[in-house]
Amino acid sequence: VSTSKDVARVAGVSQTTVSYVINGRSGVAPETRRRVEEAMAQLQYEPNAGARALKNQRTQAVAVMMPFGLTVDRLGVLPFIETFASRARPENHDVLLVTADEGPDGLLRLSRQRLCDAIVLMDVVTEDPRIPIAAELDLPVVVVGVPAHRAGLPCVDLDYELAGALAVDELVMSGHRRVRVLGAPLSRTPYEVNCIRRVQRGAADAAIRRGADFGLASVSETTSAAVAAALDTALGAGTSADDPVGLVVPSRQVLMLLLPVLASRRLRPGRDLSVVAQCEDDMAAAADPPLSNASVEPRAVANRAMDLVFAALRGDPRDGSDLHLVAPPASPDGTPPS
Amino acid sequence: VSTSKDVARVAGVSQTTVSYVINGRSGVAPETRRRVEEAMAQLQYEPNAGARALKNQRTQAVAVMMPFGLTVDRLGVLPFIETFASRARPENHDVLLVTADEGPDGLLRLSRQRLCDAIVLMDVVTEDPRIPIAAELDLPVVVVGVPAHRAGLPCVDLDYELAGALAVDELVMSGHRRVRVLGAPLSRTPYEVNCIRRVQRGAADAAIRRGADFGLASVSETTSAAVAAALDTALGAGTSADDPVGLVVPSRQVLMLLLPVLASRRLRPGRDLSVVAQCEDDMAAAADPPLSNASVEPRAVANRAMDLVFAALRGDPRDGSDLHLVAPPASPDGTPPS
DNA sequence: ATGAAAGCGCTAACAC
DNA sequence: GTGTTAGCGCTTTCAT
Repeated sequence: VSTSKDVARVAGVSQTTVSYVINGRSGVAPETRRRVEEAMAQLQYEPNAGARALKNQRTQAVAVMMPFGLTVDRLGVLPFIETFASRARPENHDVLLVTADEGPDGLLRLSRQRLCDAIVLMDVVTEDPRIPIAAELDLPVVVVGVPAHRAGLPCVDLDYELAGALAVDELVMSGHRRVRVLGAPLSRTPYEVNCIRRVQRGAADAAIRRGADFGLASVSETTSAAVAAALDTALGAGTSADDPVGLVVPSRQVLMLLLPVLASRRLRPGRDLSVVAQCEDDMAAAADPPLSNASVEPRAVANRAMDLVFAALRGDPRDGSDLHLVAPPASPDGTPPS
Repeated sequence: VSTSKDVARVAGVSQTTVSYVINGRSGVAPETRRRVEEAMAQLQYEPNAGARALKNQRTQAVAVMMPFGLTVDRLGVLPFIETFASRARPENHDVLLVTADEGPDGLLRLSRQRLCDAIVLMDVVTEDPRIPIAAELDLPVVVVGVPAHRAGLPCVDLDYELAGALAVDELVMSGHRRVRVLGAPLSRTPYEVNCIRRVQRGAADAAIRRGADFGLASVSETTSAAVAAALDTALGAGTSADDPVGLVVPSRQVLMLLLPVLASRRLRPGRDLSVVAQCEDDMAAAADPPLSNASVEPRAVANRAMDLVFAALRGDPRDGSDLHLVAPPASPDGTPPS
């Protein structure tokens, strides 16, 4: 690989001029610029990232700290990563991936070793030990999730309450008098609980507001039997085309188990009862027949997070609130969000 | 943040000595070492990554190039990333994530900007434009997947043929005379096709070897109806506890649709017919009842890939073959692999 | 418009 | 044992 010194030699100029050309500074004679560009192309020159980072105090990297072990939501994580990666490149940044296992120390490492210019903290739980540390760093940190104490950090998350409300709205509008939420097992995932609980609250409020009959059926564990039992509870007096029950299913896991259970009972979603899933659109579309979906679209959240990252890197002043709840898209039939 | 110069000043020594202490070189007086360590702790010093990279010509980063858009297999990717990240840290490396959208140019960028010490190429398709470029880089590259031409690059993948064979073995051993593979729609994912085809070949060979009746039922598209149709083809004369059909389902997508279809037909996997899935163990276990599973465990493959990466970085000589097919674990009932 | 030179933070000969 | 010094590849004053 070649250096800017090589380019300078080949172009018959000094390193300074090469640097000027690279960084697009004005005041380089067109002819000189041409020679330099030619030399760069010929030598396949690209500036050394380490040297640049050293000189500029900018690594051009955004670190993303991901929870791997704990998260229930294995499906939801990928669109995040994808969005981070593809948002970073156009802004001339790369993505450094670290696991949440590194914990608070990992954050300090990122900062002290100057490995990145900013950090995205994924899947923050209600009480998260990383928050206080993150707040002290001299790097911009953006949090995905809603911790109990935000410590002044900008937090982004889906507006789960609104999502729950939208789901209920959709059901009520389409003639359902009874609305049930199928809760997920609380198990050992504080984050998932956090957001499922938020969905439930939003759904419950909306149901009351709309005067619908509301109920919450908890799934005790992630088995078919438990889901079937919860379904029994939810359906209660039964469900039919005349008086269908509307089901809100805010957990992918539960949804995957629910579908076969419904099939074996000859209950067709969309006919005998309605199911509003809460998952990425493409998953809902993949089900057959496609489910109604109160979108939990991670891409929107991830994009918002990256907006904040680059705003911070640009030095934009942060706006007041710092709690960014991304509204889920309107439901397919056009129920407007709120 | 503080520099090694600061540490030197506080400890009353030269930068050299600080460097010696950091890098654990011998020949530092115990008392001096103590003073330096104390100063480092006090200043919360950690060496600047950029400067180190510049000096050492080592970035301590492994780049992973991920396919995001194309891959069908959204679930399978995460365990890979997770494994990469957690394998890298103990060896003092970080993971740089880039998307396959960057293509061959992205590889050149990684190499020329000296952004990483090694590259892992994920989800390589049969004819992959990145391969010839990757082969020319002066960085170790490890390929996950089996391209048509390996160009001398070490390639790692699951031994899908063996996986297919194991699935059939399991079915035959447990008394199935008829074995069917439910193929996935070929659609627009060359990689997925590549590996599903390999499963089919392995399964077919094994069936012939074992004298079982073998058939392949292709699913034309990812809909319930198409899966149901394929199931009809597969079952043919029907299936029963006396003469059950054994189904091999090498695609997660198809599996997800198949389960509700079976349920609506009152066909219980494990009773009326057997289903051997081909997916991660945890997904098979999540189904109810748990499916037999000819494991497609990405973690093993990812680990092998990282073994190769670090072997290369250590300068270990590569062993001959360079095609590393990871044997799937023996099936639950203990059928030995091969 | 271009070049000479210093320095970002670290390491490694080479002196002593 | 420890310090002096040069240099990794880049940017950027400051001269010219």
